[in-house]
Amino acid sequence: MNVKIAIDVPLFQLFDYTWSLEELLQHPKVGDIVKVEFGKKMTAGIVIQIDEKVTYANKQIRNLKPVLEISPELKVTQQVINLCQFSSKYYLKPLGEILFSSLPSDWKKPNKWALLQKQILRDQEKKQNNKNSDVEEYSWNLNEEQNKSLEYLKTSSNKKKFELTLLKGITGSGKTAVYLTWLKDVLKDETAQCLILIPEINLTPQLEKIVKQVFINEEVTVLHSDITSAQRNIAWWKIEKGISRVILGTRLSIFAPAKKIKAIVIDEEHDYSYKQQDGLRYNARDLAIWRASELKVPILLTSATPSSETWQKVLQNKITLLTLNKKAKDGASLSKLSLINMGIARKNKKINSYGITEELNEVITRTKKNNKQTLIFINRRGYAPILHCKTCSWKSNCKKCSAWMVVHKKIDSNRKVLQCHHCGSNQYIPLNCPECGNQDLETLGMGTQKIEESLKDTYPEIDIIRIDSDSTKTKGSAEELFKKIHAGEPAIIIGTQMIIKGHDFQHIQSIIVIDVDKSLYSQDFRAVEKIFSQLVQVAGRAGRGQAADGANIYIQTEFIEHPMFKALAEHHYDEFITDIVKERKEYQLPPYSHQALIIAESKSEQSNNEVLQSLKQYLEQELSENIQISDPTPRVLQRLSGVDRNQILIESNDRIKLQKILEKALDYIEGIKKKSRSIKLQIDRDPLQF
DNA sequence: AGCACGCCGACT
DNA sequence: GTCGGCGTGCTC
Repeated sequence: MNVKIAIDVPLFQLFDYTWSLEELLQHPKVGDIVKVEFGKKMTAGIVIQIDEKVTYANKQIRNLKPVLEISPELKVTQQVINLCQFSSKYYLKPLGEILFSSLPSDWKKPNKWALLQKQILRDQEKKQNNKNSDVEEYSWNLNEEQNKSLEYLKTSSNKKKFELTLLKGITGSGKTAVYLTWLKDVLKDETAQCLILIPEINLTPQLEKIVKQVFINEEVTVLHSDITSAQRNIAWWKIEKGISRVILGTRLSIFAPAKKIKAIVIDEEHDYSYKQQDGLRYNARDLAIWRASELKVPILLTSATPSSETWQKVLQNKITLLTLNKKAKDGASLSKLSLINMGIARKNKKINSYGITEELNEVITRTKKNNKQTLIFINRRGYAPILHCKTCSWKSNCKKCSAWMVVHKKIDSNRKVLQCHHCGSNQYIPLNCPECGNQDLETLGMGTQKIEESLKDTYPEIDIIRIDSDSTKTKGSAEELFKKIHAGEPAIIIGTQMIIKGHDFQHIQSIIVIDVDKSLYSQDFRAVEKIFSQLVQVAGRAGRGQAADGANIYIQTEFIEHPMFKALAEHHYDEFITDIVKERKEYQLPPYSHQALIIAESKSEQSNNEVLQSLKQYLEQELSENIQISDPTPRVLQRLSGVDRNQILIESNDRIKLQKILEKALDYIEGIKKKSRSIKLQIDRDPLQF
């Protein structure tokens, strides 16, 4: 008998093997994980087809001998194979690569299979030993609004068919309570499983805690990049066997081998971390929608600020919209926005050398007098974005990347270093200008560390807590800092976007935002949508607890007339995102056009452009009306770690036409790959980063 | 991708 | 003489 096997290689083909019944003692099944001799090495393969016919017409037919052995416990489920097959076609990546990236890495190594069995056995023993749990079951008293949404969702899941629903509600409106209560209802069916996708779980340990409390009698599986390989192995096994019925995880969980999924939730659906930015560049939200429609089960998206993609579907009535308008807790109210006009402040010389206006200082002082906390949101870590020579205007550029090296203050000393945020290279700050030798080097702009320094000078008596990826690098340090904030002593908290996910702060009265302006008029057409969502989330971080008044939010800007501020101030999120969607239609941008990038990477910008230009010409031979192909352009970050990156953008308002032209492009790319290995070409479908 | 083969340059 | 650099070809 012959079988076709998928193997983890970047080749768009399956491999023929013969299946010897005498040696393997069982019939092949699609999804079997088998040990194969491939080239000179032993590796794992997955049975995809069971055929009589062999398509491999090479002279070395003698290689088609049985070298198979079935893996102990696991199979890849048909559902996952279907999902990977779809992904393979849509994202134009080999099936084998996708299948294996969906599996825990140990399944790729046949010599680890014995270990897997041991891990599973050990875990089962452990379970029997500690059944005691002093955790209490958690449930909510839902308000009227929440109950209405819940009732809708229940009827949706009872219909047992695909339905796309958006639960829209501001932070604190109790979206989590609604969907977890719903899933609890779904799991009344004793074989049912459910899948909850979240952006980044390591930042939201409290969600994990709540989910475990809500599903107190269930084995909740938590999947994210920080679990050990043993945990991952066991998790996969438990999901496949149906032992675990609740799966909470990051984007990779969309490939979980659950066979009985009856509902899917995508929490914070607008979050960009659902899109993988390298390798297999899939979007877990989009794949989740596909999987739900295949399975004919309901899928719920949640967000306070839905993405334009999702909102377009709402406007087209493809999504049922459920809205939570009230804050779930009594007394909690919405935040109030004040804009600080930087133009006027500058004219009146009311800005200090750190770029902080007098008005903001008054806010901080006032908040402190009220015994409350101030949060300063600035999306820039380090001390200052650039070092600059006043004499010759030299700037601290990275030698390997087309980016500035960022000034950082070292933790222990006050010595400053230059650091590239893209390639990680590091050096001590030069004492003299490397170009002209003068000593008048200055830092330009603001980072979290510089603000921290400035505020320490101005407010020596207040605690200043800085939260960015530098201050939270060591294990447990983030918890430590968050604990300090929750203790509620008056303090100033400085944070990057790290702080906007997950945590609720009860004692924050004032929120200050610096540095929004670069997002308002950015090259990136999604920048406004993104900053809007961040600002709404930042505002939602506070005023969520018992505080009678919502927090006040103060934004420093040169552009007080920008419509985004009006939408924020009046809490007209729907209108704002509707306007964005309209604008996208007018300019034929996503979601009205479908995009794909073809990215070329090599040591030479020129050869990148030559290859891309020839690809473009090749594709233009049969160009139909609705397709646009751009000329080669540099990527936004053109050089990264010494590699030049250029791209062409292919766009169409017709998905099918785009698919066809991408398949043509792929043929051409495969041809180039055979000829030259010095240029790496890849396709990024539905790109979020340019 | 990952591995082997193979052809050139700079070392004990 | 040989160790090792990476260009090229192949994987059922």
